[in-house]
Amino acid sequence: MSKAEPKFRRAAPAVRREALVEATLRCLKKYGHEGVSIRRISAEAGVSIGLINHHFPNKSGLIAETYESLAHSLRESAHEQSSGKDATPRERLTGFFQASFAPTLVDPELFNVWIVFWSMVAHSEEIRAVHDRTYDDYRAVLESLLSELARAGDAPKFKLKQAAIGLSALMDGLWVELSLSPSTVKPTDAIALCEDWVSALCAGSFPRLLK
Amino acid sequence: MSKAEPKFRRAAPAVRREALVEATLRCLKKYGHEGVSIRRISAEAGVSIGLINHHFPNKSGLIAETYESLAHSLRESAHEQSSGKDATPRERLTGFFQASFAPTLVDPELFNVWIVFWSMVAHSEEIRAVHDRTYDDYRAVLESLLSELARAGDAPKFKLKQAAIGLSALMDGLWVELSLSPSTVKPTDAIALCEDWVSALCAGSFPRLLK
DNA sequence: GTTGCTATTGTACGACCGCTCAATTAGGCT
DNA sequence: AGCCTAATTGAGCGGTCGTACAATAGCAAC
Repeated sequence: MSKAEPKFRRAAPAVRREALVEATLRCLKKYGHEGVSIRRISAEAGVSIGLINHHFPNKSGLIAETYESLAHSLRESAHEQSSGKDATPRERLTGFFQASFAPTLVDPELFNVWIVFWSMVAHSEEIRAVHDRTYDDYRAVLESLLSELARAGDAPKFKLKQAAIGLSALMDGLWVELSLSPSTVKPTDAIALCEDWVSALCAGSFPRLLK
Repeated sequence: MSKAEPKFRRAAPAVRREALVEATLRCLKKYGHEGVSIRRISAEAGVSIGLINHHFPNKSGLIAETYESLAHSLRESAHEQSSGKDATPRERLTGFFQASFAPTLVDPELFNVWIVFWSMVAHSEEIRAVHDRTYDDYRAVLESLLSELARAGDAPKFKLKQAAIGLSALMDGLWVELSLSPSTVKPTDAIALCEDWVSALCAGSFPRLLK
């Protein structure tokens, strides 16, 4: 007999943690709420039941880190699509809309993941903290894009924060409808509605948003 | 000894079913996902564990009926706020917005209930059916309000269905943000953003929505 | 080759889950 | 007053859950 395969391989904590986070994400996509169990995630990651509680304080800790990780990577991907070097502010917004409603992001599986996070905001302090930070960052990206628009003189002066709230709400709502009723709402509709919203902003047609 | 108190009271099936639906709603509000268990709902309703499966085929049947019931009562209350007899179409919409963002409806507890429903759409056929019907009805109310606007000559001709999708997305998104980040977004902001959206529609400032 | 550290395993525990079903009993009807 | 229907009960079944923890073993340092 040659030397046997080791029963398991050790990994640096950081590496293992990331692997567990990725397994958690896959489980959330596949099963939604029902899939978020220590047993399922361990199986998905190919490790034993006990390992999760070695690397994370408890289940919500793992979920919170997964939330953070997903939010970060989504923000990255949408942000880089809206940062063409020699693009006008308007074009950047268009890039942002197209990235946000691309098939990879309107994936209904991804919606179910988000729903799990949202449902935990009210009941877990850690998740709420991640949500608050994440949402602030998201709105900051929008504020930045919209402020360029104003600075370039494409739009009359408007209340920046309110506008960002409105646009992010419109996008969120469209994303929800796309995910829940894909047969009624199409990504191109969503993009058109966002573009129109920006057009109206540029035209100064939102009276309560002007200042 | 005088005659003993009966151990339980019988009720007509319809009455009992409604009581169970109401207990389910209370549990959903209090505990969200974690609270939706046969045991908790029975306790909340003051009946035994077995009774739910006597009146409902299974757990999702009960949840689906709760969804239907809540959606119906919300639609009723928002609809009656927007049907002033001698109100202009614009005033009806204002009433609709104010009713939709009144404190009773932006209650974070109510959001958690809705989140549970949404999370089940992907995994339960019955829930999906209720969702589809409910969402169609909701959009139909908006379409009706918007079409009055066009008929009254307050707005140029526009794609009715697309407009309803856009407005409902904006309202949904604002409702989500109000529920998840109540410190950042206020009901008055939400109402103002909806009013502005209608203003822009009337001004013909949504180019892709015109026809 | 041996040692030491610790990542990893897997059993065990107590709790709760949805659902079934035989036994019980409330309450209207005759 | 007695009967009958069916609303109601609650123990029980086979599962899954999160977490604790003692035992194991990979692997780097010496």
